[in-house]
Amino acid sequence: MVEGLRERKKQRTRQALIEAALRLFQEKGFEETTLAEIAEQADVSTRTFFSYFASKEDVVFYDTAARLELALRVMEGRRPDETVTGVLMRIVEESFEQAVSYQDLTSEDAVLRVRLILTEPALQARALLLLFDTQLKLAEALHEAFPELALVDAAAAVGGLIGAVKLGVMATLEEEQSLGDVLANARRAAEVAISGLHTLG
Amino acid sequence: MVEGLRERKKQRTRQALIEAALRLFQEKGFEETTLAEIAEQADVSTRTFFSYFASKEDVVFYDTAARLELALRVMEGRRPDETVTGVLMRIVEESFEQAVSYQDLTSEDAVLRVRLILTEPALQARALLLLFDTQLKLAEALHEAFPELALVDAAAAVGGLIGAVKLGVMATLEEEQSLGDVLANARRAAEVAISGLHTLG
DNA sequence: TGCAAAACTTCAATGGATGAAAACAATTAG
DNA sequence: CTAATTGTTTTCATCCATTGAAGTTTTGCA
Repeated sequence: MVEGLRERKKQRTRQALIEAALRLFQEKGFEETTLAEIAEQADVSTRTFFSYFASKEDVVFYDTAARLELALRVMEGRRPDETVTGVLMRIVEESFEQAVSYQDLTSEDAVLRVRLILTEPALQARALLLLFDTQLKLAEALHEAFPELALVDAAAAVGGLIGAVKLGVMATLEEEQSLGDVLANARRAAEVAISGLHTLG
Repeated sequence: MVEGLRERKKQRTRQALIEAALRLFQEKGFEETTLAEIAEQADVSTRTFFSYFASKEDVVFYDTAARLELALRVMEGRRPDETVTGVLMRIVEESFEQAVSYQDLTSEDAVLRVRLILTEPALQARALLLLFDTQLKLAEALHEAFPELALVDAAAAVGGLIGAVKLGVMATLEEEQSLGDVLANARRAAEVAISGLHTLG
């Protein structure tokens, strides 16, 4: 059976909330936007907002579940001859891809969203928490994909690579930076993690 | 001139707030404790709480500044022949040390505090944000301590090592685990980061 | 058509956070 | 020692995110 009217309506409401929220956050800032305003723009009651998202921060991360799934799918679809590093690098690359060009969002909007997250402490904290949970799940998935790899090692691999890329990118962020520059820093940081800290002398 | 009465009083108030808060969080839980209760136990008005801490979460992390300073001091005091990895490992070890036996807190209380942070999402998020900021500062400090090391690489090193240890520990946490087990996992994860992901096959 | 389930709204309350002004206490100058 | 000054705390008022409960509207289905 095709999705009923009910389901379609819910999707529309959800989408309306997301769009209203992101637009208002851009226009007036995150703190300055109230839930009442978001709800009004989306034409629902404020109470309803909370049956779609657990908090004001969460709207911004509406696609987290989808992103995790993509990563897990990449993990499961690893080729038999692929190395641990190989799979992880593919996951990191696909995630970057997705981050700057997501679905309905134009690439520009996607970048604006990233900027919003980076400048708002509440959103940064939420992002870090989500990323952390994601990493835990990835570590387990990695452990299952490579059963001979102990869980500690799998976790260390995931945490090491993502940690290196995250900090490598964030420490070198600048206003007038192109996506290419960011990418280059990400790759270089990944290199460090892959070849090991000991190579730094 | 010695510290005046005013200064001493402030320290006492601060201490009273910290103790009241931690005690109540243990007894009734973080969410269940209100600021009004904390303030009452510390014998100040709720408004005063906020001239000592920026949020309810922040009391729990009252010693963050001191911990960062310790780490930075270790960084600056690196021996001339010490490697990047060497300094970073010493920082990680000293931090662990400090985490499980802090100042006035008995070792047991320190462990309880860690457990509290791990179980309360709001505190976990705060901890991750603080840890992230700390890492950025460490990366800069590392870059200054080893000027020949590019900032990206310094950041990748810090993020890679701490990321590996963090995830290695958290992914293997279990109820009935001894401190020794945790330590062992931390060391093993650090090994992975130091020798590089490529060694995992 | 008419009922049951799902989704939404309204209403009320809680509690964290913040600004402003008044009340107090510690310092310091005279 | 007293008065002016400065720092700290309290009181008061307000905002807003979040949540529970109860009642209404909508949609899906027999």
